[in-house]
Amino acid sequence: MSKQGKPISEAVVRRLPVYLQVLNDLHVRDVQTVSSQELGRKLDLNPAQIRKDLAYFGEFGRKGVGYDVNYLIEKIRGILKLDQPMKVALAGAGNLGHALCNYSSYVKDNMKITAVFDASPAKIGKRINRLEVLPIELLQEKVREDGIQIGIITVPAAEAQNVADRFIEAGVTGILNFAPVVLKAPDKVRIHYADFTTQLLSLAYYMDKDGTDEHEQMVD
Amino acid sequence: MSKQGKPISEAVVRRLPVYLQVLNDLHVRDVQTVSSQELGRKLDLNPAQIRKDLAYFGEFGRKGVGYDVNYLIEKIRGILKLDQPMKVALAGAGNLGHALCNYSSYVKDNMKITAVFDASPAKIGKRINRLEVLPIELLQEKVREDGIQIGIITVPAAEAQNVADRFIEAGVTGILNFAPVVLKAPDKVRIHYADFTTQLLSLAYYMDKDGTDEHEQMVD
DNA sequence: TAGATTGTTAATCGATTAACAATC
DNA sequence: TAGATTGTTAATCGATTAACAATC
Repeated sequence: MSKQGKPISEAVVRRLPVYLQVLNDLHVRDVQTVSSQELGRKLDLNPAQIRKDLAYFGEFGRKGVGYDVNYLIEKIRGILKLDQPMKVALAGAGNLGHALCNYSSYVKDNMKITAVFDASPAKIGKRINRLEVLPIELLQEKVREDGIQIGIITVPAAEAQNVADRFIEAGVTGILNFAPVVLKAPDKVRIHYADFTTQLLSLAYYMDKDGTDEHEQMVD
Repeated sequence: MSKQGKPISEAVVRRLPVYLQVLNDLHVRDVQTVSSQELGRKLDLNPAQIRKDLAYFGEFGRKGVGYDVNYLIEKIRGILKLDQPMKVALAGAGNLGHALCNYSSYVKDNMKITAVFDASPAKIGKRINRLEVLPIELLQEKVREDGIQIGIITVPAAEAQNVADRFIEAGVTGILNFAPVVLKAPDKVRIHYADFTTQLLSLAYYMDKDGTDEHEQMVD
């Protein structure tokens, strides 16, 4: 919700983590203050859009000066609720699952993967980062027990809906889905799609292969 | 470009691979024909939008009947240029890089990872799926030699821009970037972002933690 | 024929950008 | 003060949805 009580558009929320990326980088480089113009350059975004996005949540800048980097980081972290710890579970201990588990930078964002599940007997009992891989049948029980809020799905496409149903039944309100399928879920559960094949295939559209223009006509 | 010669919006192109996902599933289940209404249900999209999206490229349906599943698959594959082989290189042989290399379903989409690069001496020379990991210094040479069109970046954030510059110098026209940074690139190079932390952090915005409504006021 | 569903135009809705008064 | 930059309103642009004639 914005300060005027209007709901915030998805486009705005999607941009906030990217703002945070750039601001964190400025912070590391000890930059104190940044203008919307400078941010726009770094983000490849219109400065007016950045000002408007931020203004939904409050007045974070100083006219004639710009935005205080650290203050803005704290504000955006607050908006995204990254100042509160959040529990995450992962289903699918394959290559991708491993990659996500080992990704450490969640920590500063208060995100913690506290459970990993898999269906394959070969994987159950193995450890990923001190975390024992549990059988998928225990998912609902464990998610309820731990109060897990977000489920990450890295199982094969054919099992994704089943796993999603388990997560939803156990009460998660957010799902990050890496499987190349559209999931069915009640409105109260938010689903973000992170399947990279979709990204890769749409990239293909913009390539002009070997330089041949497919609209070019042969002339003789 | 649409049949009227107008450029196609990014939103439309992003949806096409998802259409393909659902259509492939229908094909596997031997469904011959599907209506925009049925597709809309499966995709969680407005049927009018699906009809409009497809109509940019031609008249693929039959009034009163719907769309022939196989025919539509072929058409969309053609639009996305998946009927022509496309060469892909990957930089960053970490966990995520491994996961992407092992992902086999590119094959049917004519996508082939033909080179893998890494900066770490410990990884150079190792093999991933019969593919030898090459030193990052050889990137430009190899990409030119093989005529690689797309670069996938799975290196740490700090090195992502450098790797992108190498890819661009070597002539790729598409980059799929998994590093959590905004890349600078000339307009002719298309960049798609696949960083999942962004997706995860924006998901946090929609969670209401432990059920407490942050707008609720204490009353005594 | 009657029913269904497309392709397309018009209407609506939403998001981005420009412009500028307020003010640091 | 003069210069810079915000926050916000108005203008523009683009994308989604509704409606319906055409037609299988």
